[in-house]
Amino acid sequence: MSTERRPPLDRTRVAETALRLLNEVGLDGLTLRAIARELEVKAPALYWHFEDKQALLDEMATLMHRRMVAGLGLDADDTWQERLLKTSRGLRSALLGYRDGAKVYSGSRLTGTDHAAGLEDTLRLLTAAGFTLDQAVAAGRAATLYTLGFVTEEQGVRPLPGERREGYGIEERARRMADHPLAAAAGRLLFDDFDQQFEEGLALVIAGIEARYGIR
Amino acid sequence: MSTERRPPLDRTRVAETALRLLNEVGLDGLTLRAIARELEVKAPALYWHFEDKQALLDEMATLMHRRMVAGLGLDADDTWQERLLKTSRGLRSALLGYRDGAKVYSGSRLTGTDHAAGLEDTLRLLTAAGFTLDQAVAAGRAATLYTLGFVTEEQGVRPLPGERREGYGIEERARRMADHPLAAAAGRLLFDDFDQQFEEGLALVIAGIEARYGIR
DNA sequence: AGCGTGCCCTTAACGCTGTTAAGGTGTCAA
DNA sequence: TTGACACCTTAACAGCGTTAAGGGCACGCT
Repeated sequence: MSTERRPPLDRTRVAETALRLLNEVGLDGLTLRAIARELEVKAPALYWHFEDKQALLDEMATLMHRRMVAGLGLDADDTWQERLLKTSRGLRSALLGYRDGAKVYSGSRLTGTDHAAGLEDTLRLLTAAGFTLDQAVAAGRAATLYTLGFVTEEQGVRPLPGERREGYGIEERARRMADHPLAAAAGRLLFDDFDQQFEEGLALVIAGIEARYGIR
Repeated sequence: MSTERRPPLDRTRVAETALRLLNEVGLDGLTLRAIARELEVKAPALYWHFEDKQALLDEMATLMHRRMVAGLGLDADDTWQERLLKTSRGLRSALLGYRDGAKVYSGSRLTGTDHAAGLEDTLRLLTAAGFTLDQAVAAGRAATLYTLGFVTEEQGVRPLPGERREGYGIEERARRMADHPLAAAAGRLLFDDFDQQFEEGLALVIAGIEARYGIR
């Protein structure tokens, strides 16, 4: 019998542990019992701190967001292009940092309001650069949602950087596509070299903002 | 005791029924038992037709895709802009046609190879318009993934067109954002008028393709 | 010193889930 | 008539999120 006293849990510690566990077991394996075990506690204890499992997932997403913002290296003197590149790349890195990160993130709502500060800052920077508020919102949103969509698909193919999900053998796919030469060739691009493909798409979005709003 | 003979199930009929049920109960409520009940069958019967539940979800996604392609009204004389607009809008409509449509679709892999024909066709059209294959893939991908990201978020706020999820009261959000005037104003754009916001982002992507690849 | 109050957690249990094992029934071919 | 195969049922399992009820400990109040 260990007489060591464990300090009481709190929402942040639970969410941190859950995020660590997420990388080991994936979203399907992330059960309340497993999280509780990791915290040396029984599953119902989590209900003291969270209304339900979704609330815990929300807290995890919020923590992901907070870590992302911290690692962003934002600068008030960023050009608007730099700012959108930083936030988009930062979002992708943050999501890729966790198995099923995009699913967790896009299935949750951020708690609290502290993420609004970052949004405010970027909107201020964009409007100062000459965008109307509507344009700034549309620009940021397009970049963000492209990123979210990209990583969602990326993690469907590649759960964690370096790993690879079965059924995505490029060779075997190419064979099935024998009647569709362009689609077959596209597969090589679609399922490999994600970094470069992401950058290319992001460049398209930013070029579109420049062109459509006429702001360089 | 009804002596009516029910014709045997097949994968397509099961997937059709599951898609219909999806709109009534949502992804969480879409259990194998509920699907089986709808088909006047017991749950384990589904395992004769599908290896597991994911395989059924894959078939549902494939069916969604097939219906989307059918409703697209593609034309071999489309300009590349028209083609990308049609496929993106069509994808959004198809996903919005089902509750949690984006989640189901992006969590699945299409079965078979018949979707490759549509991809082949669009790639052919784009390359004929002057794009390299790499450019065509990047362009189509950016449009598709932006759309997927957009609808994923849209359905988080608005499960089915017309409905609205709780916790997204625009007024209440604006109040919490009192310290962040730009972010507060952005909320009105972010959580309303999805049609117009989608179109604006899509226009950005297409403008980016024109600008970066120099093809009008 | 004793008592109550509120925080934090446990034990036990519920209904439900996806899934498997084993077996039954009907149809069609040999 | 027999055998094989397609298709489905009944029964059961482990595990899930979640709830109800209560136990122990620390604290402030009298």
